[in-house]
Amino acid sequence: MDNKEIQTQRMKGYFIQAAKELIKGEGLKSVSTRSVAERAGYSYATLYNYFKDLNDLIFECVKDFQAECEVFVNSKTKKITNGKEKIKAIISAYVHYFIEYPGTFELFFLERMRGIGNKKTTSELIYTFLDRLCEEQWQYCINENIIYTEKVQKIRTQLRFTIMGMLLFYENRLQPDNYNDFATLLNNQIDNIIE
Amino acid sequence: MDNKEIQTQRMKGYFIQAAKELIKGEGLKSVSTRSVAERAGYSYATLYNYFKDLNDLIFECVKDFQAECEVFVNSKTKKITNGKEKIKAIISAYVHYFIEYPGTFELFFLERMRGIGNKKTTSELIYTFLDRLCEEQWQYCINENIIYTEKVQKIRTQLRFTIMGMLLFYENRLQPDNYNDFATLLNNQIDNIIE
DNA sequence: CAAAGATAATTAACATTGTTAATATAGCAA
DNA sequence: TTGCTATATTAACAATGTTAATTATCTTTG
Repeated sequence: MDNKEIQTQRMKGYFIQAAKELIKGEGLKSVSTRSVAERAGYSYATLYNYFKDLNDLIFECVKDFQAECEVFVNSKTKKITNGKEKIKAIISAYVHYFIEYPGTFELFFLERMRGIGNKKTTSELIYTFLDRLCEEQWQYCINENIIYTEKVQKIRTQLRFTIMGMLLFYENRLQPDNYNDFATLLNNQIDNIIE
Repeated sequence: MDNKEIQTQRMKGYFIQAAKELIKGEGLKSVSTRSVAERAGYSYATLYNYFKDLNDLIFECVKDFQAECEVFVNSKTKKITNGKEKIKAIISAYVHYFIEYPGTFELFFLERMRGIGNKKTTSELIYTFLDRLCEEQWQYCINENIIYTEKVQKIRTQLRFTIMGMLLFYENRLQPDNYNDFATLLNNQIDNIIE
């Protein structure tokens, strides 16, 4: 039964890997039972031996993408000195990950979560992701007396929603309608909130 | 040919009305060529004589819903005296419209706009909607020297994204996971931004 | 090792959807 | 009445999610 578990996880992994590639490459709309299964090297019905339904499979990708995004953010911000500037850089990298892979943006924020299985935990994972990426730096700011503890909480909440709103308008409604305007607006907003 | 135009508009109106009812009642997912046409009293193929595709029809509902939302907001805020408090009330009513009719939220912010027909103008209509609802009151605040002109612009931008982010997390990711928490968080955020 | 039983994978099938082509119908001009 | 044009409908197709029926594969045991 231990072997069984290993094999099951391996099989799930094949489908998840295939789904991730499709999401990053072609976007969420290209993910279907058939397309995933074909890429994984199995029949579309086999998928249902390992996942409740397609939605279930799709949301299993969230953790993987978060890990990937975290690596991306770290690689882009490693050299920056601790404090506000690093936080700004982290946020910037976070946003750019979703812009580079719009499919992950759709998955994280747009795709409807049907079913109540791990809905709660997954949505919480998404909700708190940016906060977690910055956690260490906020602690640094508090410890170094750069910002008051209470103010930090305010800023974090403010950031969570602002970044989300900007991303949504840019990715889904093309507002602002070009990348440069978006980037400068983003920097302005971050600066305004963090000061 | 004037008659022709009237008739065409009337036909489009039947389909639009049907789509609107479905969106408000059952949500966007329940809107299909078949369901709309049945409700309008025509065959599903007839729809294609009046709209490029289903997406086209769906986005023609945006203007109607905005008008409806504006009426809703006005009726809820008519009695409030001009100034900051009225702006807060307008925003609150705006948010509550989308919470009362989640289908309209999906349409305005989540639904993918395929095709480039009136994409730009429609997305701009959506992007600027909250701003337009508050326009008169911001003018009032400026004229009465309640807030500096430059600060108003900052606040409006900030509000646009924050409200959007909150709505997205609440409607799509159930964060916060109950209405009361959401409502108080919303008020906090609005107060923080407007002061 | 071979047969039986369990497990997993595949094919077939169904219902739903968006969309288009072929067909029918209605309105109207001559 | 008879054509012609505009409009509406039915038929059909391809893609999709999902389930049931059928095979293939693996495991266990005699």
